[in-house]
Amino acid sequence: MPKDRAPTRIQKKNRAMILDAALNVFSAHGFRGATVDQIASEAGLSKPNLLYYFPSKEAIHTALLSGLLEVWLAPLHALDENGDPMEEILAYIQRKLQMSRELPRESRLFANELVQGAPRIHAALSEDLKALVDSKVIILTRWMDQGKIARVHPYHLIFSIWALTQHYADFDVQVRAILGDEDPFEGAEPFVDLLYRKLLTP
Amino acid sequence: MPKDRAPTRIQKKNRAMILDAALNVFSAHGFRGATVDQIASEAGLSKPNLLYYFPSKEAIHTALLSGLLEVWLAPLHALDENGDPMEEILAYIQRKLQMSRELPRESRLFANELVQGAPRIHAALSEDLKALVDSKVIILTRWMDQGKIARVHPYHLIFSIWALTQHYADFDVQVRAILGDEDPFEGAEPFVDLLYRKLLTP
DNA sequence: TCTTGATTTGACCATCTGGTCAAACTCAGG
DNA sequence: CCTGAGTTTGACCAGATGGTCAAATCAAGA
Repeated sequence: MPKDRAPTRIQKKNRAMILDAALNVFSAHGFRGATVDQIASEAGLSKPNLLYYFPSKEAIHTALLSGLLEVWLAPLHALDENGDPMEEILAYIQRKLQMSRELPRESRLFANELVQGAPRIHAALSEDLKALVDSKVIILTRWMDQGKIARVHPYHLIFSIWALTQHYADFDVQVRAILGDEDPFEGAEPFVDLLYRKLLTP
Repeated sequence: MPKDRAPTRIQKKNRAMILDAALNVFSAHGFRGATVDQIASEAGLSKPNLLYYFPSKEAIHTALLSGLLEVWLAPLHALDENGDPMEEILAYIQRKLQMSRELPRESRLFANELVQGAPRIHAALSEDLKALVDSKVIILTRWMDQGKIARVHPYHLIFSIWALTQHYADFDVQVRAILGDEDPFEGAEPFVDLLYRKLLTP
């Protein structure tokens, strides 16, 4: 195991390669379905070498998830209480949709974890995520009180945004099986924009 | 392996117990994450005994999926071109939501399979499912042409219904981590009803 | 160049897992 | 109560998998 001094050039490079390879493998096969050998070979390392940088498969997975949670929640974090309500929400939705498009592996990593009961990130959900959502729900509720947007159940509003946008990353195969060659996001963007505009217009 | 005569009383009972146990285990852990021993013990059988009824783990999974696909698509199948457009669509949504509530294991079984690229049901998606969706899209499009419902991208309309309703089953842990004790479906039902009423009112 | 810590690896291990098999047990019909 | 088909199981196997370790190799500063 590398000492915990300042990481060397090689340590930085290899840790990064491992995490990227792990993201590929975990997002495609889930935690149980991923093998250390697979991650190692995708990272261009031997298995013992990989385990020189991370003590276990579990440790890689944990490092990945906790490193990406921040990225994952950033779009919601950026929802600004001082902006125009409708535009803020629509912009949030566009950011989420763009993440599904550009970071589908990250989306599926979380989807895999959640659909199996989130055994490894349950704490983060009911602490960090809940706190963030609660704080934004306060803002949404105020906007509704002020008549800036229509009154709807604010928690379900957020759930619906997650569901709609992440669907395109998580269930990509299904969407593509039905749409054929058409780019899913081409139609998705105007669709969700219209949907939330109609829902939230007072 | 049981002969393929008429199944005996014991065969019927054990096959059913195995499929129910397999649904529990596969939906909670995915194909790779499930073990034959786990399914066997949940079904109250020894592993060799279980493999007397199904030739392999794969066979159990296939039997489950193909047996449930029909159930899973039934709500969309029931969308009636002769009914009132708005009521038909809202009823379809309620049926889907009810399935998430009453058959969450089934939902997660498919979610697990899809999120990992649907390696075992890809054919069913691009054949049966696509054909069904295409046929219903024709009906939706006609309703839009007739001005009975607002014009939106019909495929994305269907995707959005799947996303919104299945979210409550597939990502149940996340929803509950945020809502606490509140029953998710209590708020979800009026929320989605309002959402699609606003979206589809011409 | 030499030294020392960082890095890499081949060989190995224990456990888990899907699956097999022959022997034993159960049970309904004659 | 026999008998033969249907059912169940303990013991076992081969391959996969997570992880270890001592020895070998490399790299950078003195």
